[in-house]
Amino acid sequence: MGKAEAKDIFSDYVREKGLRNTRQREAILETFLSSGKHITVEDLYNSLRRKTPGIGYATVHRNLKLLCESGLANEIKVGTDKARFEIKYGHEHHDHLICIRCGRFIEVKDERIERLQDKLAEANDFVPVRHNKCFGRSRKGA
Amino acid sequence: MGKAEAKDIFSDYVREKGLRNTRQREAILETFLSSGKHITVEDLYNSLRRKTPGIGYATVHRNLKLLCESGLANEIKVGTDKARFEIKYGHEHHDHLICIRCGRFIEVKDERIERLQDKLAEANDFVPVRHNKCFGRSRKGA
DNA sequence: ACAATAATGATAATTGTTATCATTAAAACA
DNA sequence: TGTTTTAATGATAACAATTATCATTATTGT
Repeated sequence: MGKAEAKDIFSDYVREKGLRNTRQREAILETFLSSGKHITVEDLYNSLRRKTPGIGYATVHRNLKLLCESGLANEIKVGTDKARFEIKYGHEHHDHLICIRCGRFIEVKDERIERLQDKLAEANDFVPVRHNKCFGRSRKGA
Repeated sequence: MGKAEAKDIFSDYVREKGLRNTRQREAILETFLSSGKHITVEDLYNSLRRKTPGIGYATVHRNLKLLCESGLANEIKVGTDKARFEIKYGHEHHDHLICIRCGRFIEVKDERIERLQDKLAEANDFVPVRHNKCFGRSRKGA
């Protein structure tokens, strides 16, 4: 699953930016890679406290941002809800369908939509960077 | 431009919900209809204070929400930025392209994308409700 | 080992949104 | 028209998520 590669990439990224590799950073990436999809800062913070007592919320938050910056992670913002983070390394681009009632949160991908979106952006003098989720009501909803 | 119709619709909506038509509500809708696209609560609040001194921020906020509920307005959330509101009445559905650098904010529409998104949602047992903006870097950017 | 300085962790500040509540004022009715 | 009922208002407090601050700790290069 490429955990070691991900760690190397992050470690290199940190070093090349003139930053430092710390045990907290390592623990954060390790636990993040082992976690489920779409985790919040709080989720990760709680998981980490077991293995890395004394770790601070701000540190977890800061390093999730840094992971995004490095390209290994991805931040998902849904309305005013808490930010969620997902692993990007080794996962190809996808969108999300989110139920506004029960929270069901699934990954979807449609190449035709992707292509059309890119074209639409370019036709309007935009360089596409990212696009957001779709909301709906799930028929499977809780 | 249908300002009168919009006012009637809102007035009826308020009455039918057992709520009351107030001069603040009227002023809020009037000013909202005269405002530019994608206005924030703060923008509208500032515009209103000139014509309706003493009006409260909470009142503006509450009534923008109510306007959304009535179907006349639409809330646009971009990340953790302030919520923006746009007139829905007399405007057909569209998406937005938003520059993550300069904030350029334009409306776009592509029927093919719309159709494909609806199909994708339905194929995954979702009833589509709304979908979000696309982010990019504008080549026209400031 | 030492010096330089980035990272950490605790906490405060910030920001946008929403809730609270005493007061005001619509709407219905006598 | 005056009275009653109760929703709306406006000021402010509460809230929640994120980000900034800063003294202390720890990593990296010498």
